[in-house]
Amino acid sequence: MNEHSVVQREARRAERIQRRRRQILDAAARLMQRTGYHAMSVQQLAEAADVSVGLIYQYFGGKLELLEAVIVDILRDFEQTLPERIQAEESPEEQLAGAVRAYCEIIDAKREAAVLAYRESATLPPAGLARIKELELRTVQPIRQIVVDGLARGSFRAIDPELVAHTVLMIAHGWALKHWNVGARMSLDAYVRQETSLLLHGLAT
Amino acid sequence: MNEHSVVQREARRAERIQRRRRQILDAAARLMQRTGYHAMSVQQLAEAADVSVGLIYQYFGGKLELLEAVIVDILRDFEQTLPERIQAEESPEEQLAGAVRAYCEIIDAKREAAVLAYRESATLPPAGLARIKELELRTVQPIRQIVVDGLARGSFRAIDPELVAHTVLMIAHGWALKHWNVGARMSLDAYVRQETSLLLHGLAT
Amino acid sequence: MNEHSVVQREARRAERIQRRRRQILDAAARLMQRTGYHAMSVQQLAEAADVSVGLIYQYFGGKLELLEAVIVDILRDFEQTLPERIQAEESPEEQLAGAVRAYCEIIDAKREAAVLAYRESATLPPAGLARIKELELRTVQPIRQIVVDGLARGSFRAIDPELVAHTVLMIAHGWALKHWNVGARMSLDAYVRQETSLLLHGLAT
Amino acid sequence: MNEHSVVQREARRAERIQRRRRQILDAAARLMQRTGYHAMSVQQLAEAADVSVGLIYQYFGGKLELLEAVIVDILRDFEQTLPERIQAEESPEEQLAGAVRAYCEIIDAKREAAVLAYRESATLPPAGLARIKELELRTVQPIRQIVVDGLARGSFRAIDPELVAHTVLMIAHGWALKHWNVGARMSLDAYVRQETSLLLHGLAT
DNA sequence: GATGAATGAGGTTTCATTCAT
DNA sequence: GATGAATGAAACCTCATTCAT
Repeated sequence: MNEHSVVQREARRAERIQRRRRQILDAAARLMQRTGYHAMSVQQLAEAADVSVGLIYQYFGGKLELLEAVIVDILRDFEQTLPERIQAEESPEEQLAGAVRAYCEIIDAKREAAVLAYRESATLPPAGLARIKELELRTVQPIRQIVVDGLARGSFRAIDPELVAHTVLMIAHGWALKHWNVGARMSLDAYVRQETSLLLHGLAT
Repeated sequence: MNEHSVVQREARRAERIQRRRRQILDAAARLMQRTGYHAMSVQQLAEAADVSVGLIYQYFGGKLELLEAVIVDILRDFEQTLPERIQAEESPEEQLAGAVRAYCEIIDAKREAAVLAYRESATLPPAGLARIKELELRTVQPIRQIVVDGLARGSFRAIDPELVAHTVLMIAHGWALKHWNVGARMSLDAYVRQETSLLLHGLAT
Repeated sequence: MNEHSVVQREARRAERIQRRRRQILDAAARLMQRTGYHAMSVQQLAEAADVSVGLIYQYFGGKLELLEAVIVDILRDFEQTLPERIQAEESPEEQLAGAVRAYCEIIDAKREAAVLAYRESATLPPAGLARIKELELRTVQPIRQIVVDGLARGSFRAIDPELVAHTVLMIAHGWALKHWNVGARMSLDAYVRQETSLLLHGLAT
Repeated sequence: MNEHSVVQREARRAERIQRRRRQILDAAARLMQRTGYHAMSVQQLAEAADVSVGLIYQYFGGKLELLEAVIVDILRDFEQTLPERIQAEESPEEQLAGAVRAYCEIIDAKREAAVLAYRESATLPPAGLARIKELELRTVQPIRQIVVDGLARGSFRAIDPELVAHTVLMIAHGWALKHWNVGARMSLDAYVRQETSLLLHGLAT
């Protein structure tokens, strides 16, 4: 038995599994964003993903597990993209302003996905919901850290960093959740500038 | 035929219809808040409301119409309760602080209902969704007005009143949407005080 | 409110439920006997019973529950018919001979049903299986009693009545289980006469 | 081309085929006895037999053919083991007693298998069922022969040998079919002794 | 010779809605 | 005005079988 080829075959297998999961996951996200979790039938998904119904059940335990995978996929993307856009060398104010902009832009790029996470999280079983919450907490950690650092350097007046992190979260999510209203009244840039101004003035010593 | 009694009979009929609708609506709101729209079956609702399945269809056109009625009922309550708690004689700052507190307290009292409106609005057909949006816009009008007045009186620095109204809305809704996090870290009073402080500093000239 | 009519309505309701259950049960027994439990689809059953699929689920919890009901129905019939045919005034030998004949004739009349109970009992969940076993034990009690009485009166030589009851059971069931063989070689009457002769000689003092 | 090696290769091939069939058959028998034919999936079987799903279809035509092979395997074992334990030099009574004991012990050693044959035979297509029946007839031939010989030697009173063979069969099968009852009340030895006593007294001149 | 990914028909079950009473 | 038995379309999911590798 050739050990090299076994390793190689395993690698190919893992890669094929990833490709299939991605294929299904992307179609599922698309459908769910358009019509919601309940309105998407597995039959429909199979057609949209161009696979058979049975195959979906080989890669995911069931429809609910699929929902969880979709939401986790979305939130993981947010969690990974946000830190990349925070620059260490800047002042706390600049960092916070940058984080608000980054978060809003990230959300704006996947508005429907962000809204989906809101709509359907409650559909998940407790274990899945817990994972989602954990993921969201991790996502806003960098923002919380900026505030903690800013407080230490005396850049901000005394305030609970947790609350600021929550507020920034709601600024970003608010853009997605109320896009039908604010999105119709102003550009993303205007939104970010004004919310940032409000927040930084609010935090100023 | 006695005209008086006809009127009287009509009144009684209208009242009975109202009572029945209320009976069904309350049970529906309770069930939907607990399990979501899709997980609630009409059979279940009939049992919870202590009426027959058929009767539900005499008072509501179908399950979707029932969902709309529930959400409208919730939002109408918000819309009507908020203005009652804004005092005309106060300063704009005091008015805004009061409005934030009032809105948060109102939402807190019906947290599950507020979350339901988020979860299930997208399930509605476009016409229903439009009514919901219109209702929410009306709800935040008083807040927008406070800002407009405050700007006129020079109490606040130049800022889009619409954006402030949106921000206050997200402060209140954020308490419900992220209650699993902020609700676990602080009291409603602490939340309101800190968010108000942040907002008023942010608006201060 | 008329109490009389309420009672009457309840009675009619109970009667209608019984009729429906019977209608479904009979069709299910027919199909299962022909093709077995697994080969019978609920769709098929609905057609055979001339009801909708949904209605089956209003009267029975599921397909398995239906299987249990069918088997219980069969065994209950055996349990109730057998005692009717045992005459108290006869001698123990005559009673036993009569019981063997009666049991074989009862089984012969519902051979397919008896075989079904064998085939599909193991498909039942433990609780259902336990009920089936209990029912069968009750069925052979009269036979065991005949032996106990015969022993007391010195009609039979010393032998475990339980074993005799089991043996009689296997004589009767054997007619159904191996009907493809014994049924092809002899009449029911010949079978009963010979098995009875063998048994009574075996028990003789 | 070397003829010797061709023969040798053929032999090795046949042996490998036998080994594979056995490997699959044993796993199938185990699974079917535990859960029944329908509850066993081919995927499950592949895992239990430690082969791929595809291989099963190279050695057996399908799931039904596999069932037939399992049952035939069981019955063939009975058919072959029983004659080995009948001693020619004994008296007909001793031979019959020995045969009852042998049959019961053989069945007892593979009780689950014996029950499986009952449960699932009807699942087979007519051709398979016929083979099963033929096999069972062959199995009880030795017993029938003992009775024929005993009748010729005047050891037994006039009785249909076919019926006696059937009765012995039911004694042995009865131990497996009703093991939940008789197995709980007495040992195999006690069962055999009593049934034998009953039978021999019944046959005595 | 052996694998296991892929298929899709067919299974059981639920539930919004209707309508005769 | 009120009931709830009845319907049946449509959902999710399983699994025997195939076939490219």
